[in-house]
Amino acid sequence: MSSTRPPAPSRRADAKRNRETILATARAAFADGEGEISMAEIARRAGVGMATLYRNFPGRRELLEALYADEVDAICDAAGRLDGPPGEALTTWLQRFLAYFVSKRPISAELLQHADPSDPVFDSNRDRVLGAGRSLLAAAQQAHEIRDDLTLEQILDMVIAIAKIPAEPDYLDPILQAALDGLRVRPA
Amino acid sequence: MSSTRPPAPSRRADAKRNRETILATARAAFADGEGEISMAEIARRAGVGMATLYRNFPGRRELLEALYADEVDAICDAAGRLDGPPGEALTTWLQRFLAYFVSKRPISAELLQHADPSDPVFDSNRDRVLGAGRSLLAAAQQAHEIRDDLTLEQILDMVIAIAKIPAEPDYLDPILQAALDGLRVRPA
DNA sequence: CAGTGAAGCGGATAGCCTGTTCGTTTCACT
DNA sequence: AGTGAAACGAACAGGCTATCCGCTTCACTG
Repeated sequence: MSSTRPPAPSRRADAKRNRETILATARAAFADGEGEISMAEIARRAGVGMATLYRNFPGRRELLEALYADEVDAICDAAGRLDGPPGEALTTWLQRFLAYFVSKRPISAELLQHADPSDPVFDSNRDRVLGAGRSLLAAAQQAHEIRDDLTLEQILDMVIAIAKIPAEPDYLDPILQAALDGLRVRPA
Repeated sequence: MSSTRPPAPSRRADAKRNRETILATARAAFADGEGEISMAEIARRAGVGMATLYRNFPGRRELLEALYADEVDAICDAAGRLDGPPGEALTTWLQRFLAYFVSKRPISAELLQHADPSDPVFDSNRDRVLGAGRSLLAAAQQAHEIRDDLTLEQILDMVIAIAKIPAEPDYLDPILQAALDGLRVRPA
């Protein structure tokens, strides 16, 4: 159903171990750190050389994508497990999306910093999320609960934009609430 | 009325000339360039040394703020020249704000990238815009046209967040429209 | 179980960047 | 003209991303 990630290609055992070490180290570094983590710093903390780091992840972006992939799985899964009126299903999903996003902001914000939609950049995570939300929006629009002058891309970009605001959830929640209210069809 | 910028301190004539050259060069570089302009590059193009650049602007942020100051003036002025129902005055102002912002996005986006409200960072431009919008929001809320569970800071952060989405105005406008609709009081 | 080729490794390195230091030049004023 | 301070540019320190290259280690084969 949801676009699944490709299985890991077979590698030598030590290479696989190194990859895991790097991922674990990076996750820890981003989690408790300031978010000012450089590639060199990750290699240093993981006890591997720069080459090993860059062989596993061609660039910083790819590493961040890999770190975020689990959360994306969770978001995609959540899209299928929502019931109630289609309009509320959508807004609930978007609220959950924001919560996931904010909980990993050091990674996710940087990851989507330069996600220019016009670029043919291969951002698999974005595609997966879009695929998961597509039917939710379609249902809500067909039920005339959500305005139909916005695409899913636009709605998601709006929520992402709000999620990137560097503030506490208490500050963000009213903003999201207002924005989501704006998605509903205007009562004539 | 609006918080005015402090007058330029008196300097030697050559220093003043250099400052203007730097500002003009930077403005041109950001305008036609990719937005990937480094401090060193600006110094190179302006034909001045690094020290001169950094003596005039202690850091990259300060240079960007100076570049943006004129637009901020225009936005603040616009806030005083709006009539009509207070709710519409506010939304019109916010729309204009987004337009200004987008027209200078390479500068403005980076400028507000790390504008963490919790930081006691001296961001004079932000303060000036907040000052200009304050009465607009107060009037709209007192007229019960705009919901009162959001502060001006939150509303502006929302609009700024939308403005930072790297897309054409045609893509952004419906998003802003929805978000602004969400600011109105919900008809019971 | 020893031999071997390739996959994988880490450190050194190139080329950016921001921001600072320092010896020299140039202005403004007497 | 003379002089002191303000302003100058170039060189430098330290950090970053990403690549290169000679050495090591794994996994497979006879």
